[in-house]
Amino acid sequence: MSHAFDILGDPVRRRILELLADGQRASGEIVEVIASEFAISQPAVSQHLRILRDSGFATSEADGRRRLYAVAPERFNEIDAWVGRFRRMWEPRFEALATEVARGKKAQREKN
Amino acid sequence: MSHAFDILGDPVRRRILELLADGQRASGEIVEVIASEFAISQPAVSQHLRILRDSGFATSEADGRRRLYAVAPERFNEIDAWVGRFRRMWEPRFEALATEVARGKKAQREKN
DNA sequence: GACTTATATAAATGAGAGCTTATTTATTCT
DNA sequence: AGAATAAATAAGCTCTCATTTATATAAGTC
Repeated sequence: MSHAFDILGDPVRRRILELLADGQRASGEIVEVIASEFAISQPAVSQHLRILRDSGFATSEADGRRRLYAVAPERFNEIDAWVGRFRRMWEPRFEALATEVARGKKAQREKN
Repeated sequence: MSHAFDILGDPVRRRILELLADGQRASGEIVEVIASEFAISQPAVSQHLRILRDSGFATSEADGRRRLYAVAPERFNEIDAWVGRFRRMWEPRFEALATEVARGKKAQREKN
C-alpha cells in the first residue's frame, strides 16, 4: 500500500478530501466543483476518486445511479503519526523534551 | 510556494526528514544512508536537500567543507492544520463534535 | 600550489502520473 | 424497450519530476 503522503501529494485529491470533510457528496457534485476549480474532465476526477477509494482515504456507496463518497478516517492516523515525530520541534509544550534531545545530540556529536 | 504535501509526496524527502528528526546531520551522512536505502546518487540526494531547503522544511549551515542540515519546523504546522480538518473523524474525543456536524449536514442536505 | 574531499549545480534522459477522448456499465425515465 | 443521465474504465498522449553523468565550487591537506 502506498504511503499516505504519496496519495495526498496531489492538489486535486487534497481538494476532494476537503470537500468530503464536511459531509458525503455525490461524484457529480465533486466533479462540478473540481472541474471548475482545476479545469479537468469528469474522467480525471473519477480517476482521483478511485485512487482515494483504493488507498482507503474515501469510501463510496451506491445511491441509485449516483455514488456517494465520504472520508474514511483510518489513514489520517498515519499522517498524524508521522508528523508526530516533528511535533516537539514546533509545539511549545514539547520544548523541554526538545532541549533534552538537543543535549543528547550534542553529546553524540562530540563523540565523533 | 508549493504546498507542504507536494514536498512530502516523495519517499526520499520524507526519509531525509526522518533522519533530521533526531538531530542535524551533514550532507554526506545523509547521502550515505539514502544512497544505500534508495540506490540513488549523491547529486540526486543533494537535489532533494535543495528542495527541502527552498521549501522551508530544512535549513543548512556551513561547517568547514561540510553542510549541516536540520529540520525547520515552520512548515509542519501547515500539515497539522490541514489534517486538523479531519481529526474529529478519527479522534474519539471529537466524537461529540462530529455528531453535531453530521446533524448540521443532514439538515443542509434536506434543504436542497 | 597541487591534490583530495565534500557538496552543489547543469544539462540531458526517462519513467510514471495525470490528463484527454472514447467507450462501457448501470440506473432511471418515458 | 429505448433514450437519457451518472459514473467508471480503457487506451493513448504529454509533461513533469526524479534521476544520471559530468562539471563546478569550495574547503581542507600535503
